[in-house]
Amino acid sequence: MSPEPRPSAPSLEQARRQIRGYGLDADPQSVLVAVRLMAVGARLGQASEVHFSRFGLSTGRYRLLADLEDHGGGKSPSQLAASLGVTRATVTGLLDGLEREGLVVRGASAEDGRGAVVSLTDRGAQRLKDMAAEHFDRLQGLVAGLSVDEREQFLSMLDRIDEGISALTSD
Amino acid sequence: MSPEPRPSAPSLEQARRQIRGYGLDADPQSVLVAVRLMAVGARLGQASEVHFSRFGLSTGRYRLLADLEDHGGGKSPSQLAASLGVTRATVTGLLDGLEREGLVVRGASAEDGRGAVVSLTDRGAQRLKDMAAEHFDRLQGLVAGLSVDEREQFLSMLDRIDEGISALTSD
DNA sequence: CCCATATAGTTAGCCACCTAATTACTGAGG
DNA sequence: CCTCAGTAATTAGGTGGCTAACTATATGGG
Repeated sequence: MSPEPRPSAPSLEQARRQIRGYGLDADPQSVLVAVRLMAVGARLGQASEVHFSRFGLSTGRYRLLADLEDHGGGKSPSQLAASLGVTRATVTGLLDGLEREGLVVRGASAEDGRGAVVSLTDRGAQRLKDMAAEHFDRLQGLVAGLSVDEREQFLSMLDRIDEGISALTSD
Repeated sequence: MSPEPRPSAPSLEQARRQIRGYGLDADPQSVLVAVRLMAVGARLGQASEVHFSRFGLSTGRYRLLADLEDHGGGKSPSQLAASLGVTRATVTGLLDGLEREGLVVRGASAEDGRGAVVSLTDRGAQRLKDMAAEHFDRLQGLVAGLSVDEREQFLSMLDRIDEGISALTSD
């Protein structure tokens, strides 16, 4: 069963009501933007899983494969964790799945007895190639509602919001 | 162990290289916007979990509590699933946790022998009240890098991207 | 040379999301 | 009536995140 269609977007009125209800003086517009962003982000994440599942992948597995290909050679699980922004434990899990599917191989490191080297298999490279056209096409569709200028602005705002994320996690 | 600091943001150059590598003619800027949005969305989701965990909640559990309070009375799990945009199975899991913590109670429905009615307990309402000031403050911090006008624009663009999400899931 | 500490990778266990299957009840047609 | 399709909620099992703890190897100081 799929998630229910689309939850009605939160309104400015709702935000105002909540803030007033607690006797606070927060800016309803700011709160609304934050809440909508989180909602859209969550929906996008789920849509992304649907998208990648067409190719027998998940978002995490795709990102790992793409990172490997972009890097152009073998990479250690630690390096992968760093460039994907996830923990090493998560990389272990992703690799387990990818190796089971034969998209990736784990080898021992030559220099470090503790280390491993992960490489794309031919099958893995082929998989990326097979999905490329449709993948990029759909990505373009995602932002097709924005003009070229708007996309430029959007990128800039996104960067500033990225910095603002620390407001949620600081202390 | 935390996820590694911050993966370097994908660049326009990277997008161009990938597209060229597959011999496609996609617009690198569009692809970049889509990829960055997904990356920021994912980071925001993780930050949100950190934020809510301060109050002994998760994003999902908070949204459920807030929805109940906003609704002003009891609500069935099905209604909750619809307004949160998740499956009923997910609601069952969230309720299990919330009920264990005493923030919510499940009662039998008067009209429908199959149905349940979920209500906020005093403890649940108090929890929301306790966290309100800090919560809204941090939400404001998230979008503090944007001017009032930019926030207005951002909301509009976000809506259009929300519509574009179907490009990922259609068919 | 050896031990202490640090690092690489994995494992185990938690949470939220999903799908699919199960159980219990409703309500409409024969 | 009574059966049978539909709906409410839960359960079971999978995945990807996380943290914490464990194993194995590296490395630097006495």
